[in-house]
Amino acid sequence: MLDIKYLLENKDEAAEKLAGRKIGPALIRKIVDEYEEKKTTQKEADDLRNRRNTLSKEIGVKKSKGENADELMNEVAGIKTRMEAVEAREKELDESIRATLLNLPNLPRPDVPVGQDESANKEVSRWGTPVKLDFTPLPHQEIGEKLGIIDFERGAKIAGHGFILYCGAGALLERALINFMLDTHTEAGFREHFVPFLVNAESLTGTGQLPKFKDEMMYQLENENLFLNPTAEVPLTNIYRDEILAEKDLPIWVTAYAPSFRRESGSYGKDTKGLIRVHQFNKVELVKFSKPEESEAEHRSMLEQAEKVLRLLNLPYRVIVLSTGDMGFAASKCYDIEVWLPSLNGYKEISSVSNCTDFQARRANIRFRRADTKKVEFVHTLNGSGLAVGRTMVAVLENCQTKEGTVRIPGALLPYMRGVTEIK
RNA sequence: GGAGAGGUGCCAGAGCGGUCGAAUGGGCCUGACUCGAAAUCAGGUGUGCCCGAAAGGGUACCGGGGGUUCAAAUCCCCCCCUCUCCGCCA
Repeated sequence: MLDIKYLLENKDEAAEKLAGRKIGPALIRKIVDEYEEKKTTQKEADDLRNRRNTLSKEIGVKKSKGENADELMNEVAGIKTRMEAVEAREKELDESIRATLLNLPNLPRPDVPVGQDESANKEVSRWGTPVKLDFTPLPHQEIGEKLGIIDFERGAKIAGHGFILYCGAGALLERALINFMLDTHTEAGFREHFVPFLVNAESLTGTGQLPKFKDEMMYQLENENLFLNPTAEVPLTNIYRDEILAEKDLPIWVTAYAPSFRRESGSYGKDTKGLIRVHQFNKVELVKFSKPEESEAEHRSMLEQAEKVLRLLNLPYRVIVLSTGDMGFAASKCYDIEVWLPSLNGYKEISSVSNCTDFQARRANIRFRRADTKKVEFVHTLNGSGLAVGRTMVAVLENCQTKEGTVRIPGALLPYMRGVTEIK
């Protein structure tokens, strides 16, 4: 959620920044106008309430003395009639302003490339050299099926297309990746959590999935105010919803493994085969709560933390910074890490690391108190995949495949593989 | 799922129709005392919004929403959550 006062005081700048995020100036005008009306309406309502409260106290005094208070009560009755109308308008404006604010995306940081879509993204770095294979690499789904470690058909039988059944060494590898990632992050100082996999509407509003992305993104439970969590960013970020943290406790670094559930409606036809785009996938998530002045540095260090996983696995990747038009709703700046996939002869997104500044903190009401001034301020929240486990599986299968059709387990995973060094 | 109890400030806990943003105790902060500390004493200690240059003023908030009333933390209704007992279950 954006700061209404910022919009008010910087109309032109806000309009320009939001244009990069495909938001027209009309919406900003609307919200600013409504806010101006709200202020005068609130003033009038406050004055009316003040008069009523004063009179009510006088009535109380008179009655306690046994005096007649009919005249005062008549005046209050008159006030109440007007108050009803003014308060109704006040409420209407509040709700409309809030609804608009909840649907506005975060403002991009000044160093984010401006553009309408992914064509304006910029590569910032590369690591590793894609291996030159002396045979035609197979796509991961074929490797998985041939080795009998991924069963797409039975996954679909059990739950439907986009639900994956891992078997034997495949299941073991998935679990190894999760544990390896969690260990890597907790060693770096992230506190491990095990979170609820169902989340309520308040939590989803806090991180920004609601109200805007309800139908295309989320599975909702029937007759319940509960949703399958679309990313562990939601439960992790909401740990401190409606709380005031102490400055000395910041930054707070947390991590969790959780499955992510996504309806992906509207994306039919894209990445229909294999593990790339599915309805349930595992992810190890990183979340940070930081002071505003430290969030940029925290963002860079979070990116490095996610990169570390790929380096340890020896998987080549590149980092890109997303353009204003390609960033997620809550992000003010976002790096994507893309891993090398031989079957594509190119790079594919495996992690997204975002600085959400105070956007989520304002929605979720996560604040901290400055030690010196005692003032409360919104924290900055950051989140990043560290990494998407399913897509890491893809990268391992494809990059570590051999001419013989086997897969050699990367050294970093061996402690987690119960003696399996090669999947045959 | 059934029966009961309860959700009040940083914490504990009173208030159960008016003068209550809220007693009291603890914590914390400031000052006095002290070489320093402890103890003691005095004062202070919520958040949002609006007006204001500021000082300050107004308003709202006692789990959430609605209602009754001149007036609601207090009464009524709905919802959420916690605890105890029973049932069920990993």
